[in-house]
Amino acid sequence: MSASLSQPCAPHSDDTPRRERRKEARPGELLKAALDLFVEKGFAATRMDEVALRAGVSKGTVFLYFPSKLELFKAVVRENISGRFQEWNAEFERYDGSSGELLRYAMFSWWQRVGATQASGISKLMLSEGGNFPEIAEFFHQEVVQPGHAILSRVIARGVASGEFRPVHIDHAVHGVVSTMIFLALSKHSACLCTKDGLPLEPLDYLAAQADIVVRGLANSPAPCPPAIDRGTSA
Amino acid sequence: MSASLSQPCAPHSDDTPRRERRKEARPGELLKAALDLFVEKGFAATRMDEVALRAGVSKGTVFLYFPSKLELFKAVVRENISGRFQEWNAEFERYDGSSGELLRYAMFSWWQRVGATQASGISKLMLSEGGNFPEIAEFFHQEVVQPGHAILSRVIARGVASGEFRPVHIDHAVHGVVSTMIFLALSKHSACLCTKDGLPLEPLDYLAAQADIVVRGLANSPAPCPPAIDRGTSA
DNA sequence: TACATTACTAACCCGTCAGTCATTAATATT
DNA sequence: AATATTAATGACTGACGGGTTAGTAATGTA
Repeated sequence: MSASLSQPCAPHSDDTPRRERRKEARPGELLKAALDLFVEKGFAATRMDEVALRAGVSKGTVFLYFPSKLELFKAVVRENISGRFQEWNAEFERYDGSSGELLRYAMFSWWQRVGATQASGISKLMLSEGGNFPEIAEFFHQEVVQPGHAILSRVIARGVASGEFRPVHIDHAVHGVVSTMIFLALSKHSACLCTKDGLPLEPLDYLAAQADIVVRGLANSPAPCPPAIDRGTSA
Repeated sequence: MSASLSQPCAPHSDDTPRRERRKEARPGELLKAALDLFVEKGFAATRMDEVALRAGVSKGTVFLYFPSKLELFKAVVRENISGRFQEWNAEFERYDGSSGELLRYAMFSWWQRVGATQASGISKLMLSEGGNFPEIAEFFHQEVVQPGHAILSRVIARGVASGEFRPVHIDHAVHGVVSTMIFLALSKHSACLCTKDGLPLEPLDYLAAQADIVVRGLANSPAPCPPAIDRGTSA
């Protein structure tokens, strides 16, 4: 309280103002910073301090625009994933090639619009941390997983209906496709899944190889070898 | 120091002793407790306090047997995964059926020995948290990922060599198989990957469907539809 | 029974981090 | 210019959790 402490620390010697009022720009900048950090470090390991720093703002300001870390995360998901599902779905609906082609196209277009972007990091984050944050998991399942599954189900069902695909269990086939996507998304964001040389696998090559396998595997043609194997617990 | 404080807190009114000396049993009990918790909550979210509690011991005791949380984790991995690779590999080496059958068998036996056990939880943990703990990631890659990849590579290469499989890119094919395993492991341990009904998918059914798709997809038979698709960025 | 050893405990230290709030400064209004 | 409004700040709090350690009790050994 004494006068000798009246000058705390170099009050404003810089040329850039330390305090800008930009109510409109803040949310977007905060969401971008948060997306980067969530993808980079995960939910739990991302500190609000750092989000603020990267957005060029103090921590208090983050809480001015988003009431909690959890709500910030939800906003990031809405901004980057949920909001972009509709156009994707509509596009598939009016596709008129074979279902095999459509499935390939779906996989590659998923890569373009989701896999190759930071959105894939969000998916990885949910897989890994969903268990520790039930509220987020629930949110993500409703907002992302269910709609995504529905879109792919329609693609597979289309092929089965036309006789181009075997009458497989739709959900299993969807999961087969999804597993490739998940794997690719994970390989982008985790060091454990690179090739044995230590390099990340080449996404488009990998995707092409998998699409090939899946489309051939679903095709309505005679099986090359019977699926007879003892699946019991006797072994 | 006064005599009135000489009785700290109900010294020993219980019938079970609060202090047991069981030097031999502790490590195993601690490893079991740690495995459970790491699988359940991940590495970062698992508290040493809780590991101790679940092993019926105080926190200090954990640090008596394992110098740090990280070393505790490594011990868990060695106990549950690394140590069991050899016999698995040897078994595949002396398999003498077709490569398609061998691949099916490999997938199911992976499920029996790894996927269905808690070891799958460790894999999930590594995928999710490896990025935040580089030392663990490095360890896991050397101890688990590389040996596992090597084993599957041999299976695929066997099929290609015999002409039973197409001359596919070995690593890609291996990753195709691995993606199914990863997906199954993840679906067991994360709420995000269940079927649209909210139930976890039936592992053996799913595995059978995927093995079917992969073996058919790798088979050396004419392609049902040409893999011609524009993979460029023109769209 | 006396003494030495050591497995084990409980309280503690210290750094971290989500969330709060009194204060401050950039605008808007008069 | 004086005043009111509010965007922005950053020091603060309380809870949490990894790791430490002084001390305690169980087990020898004489």
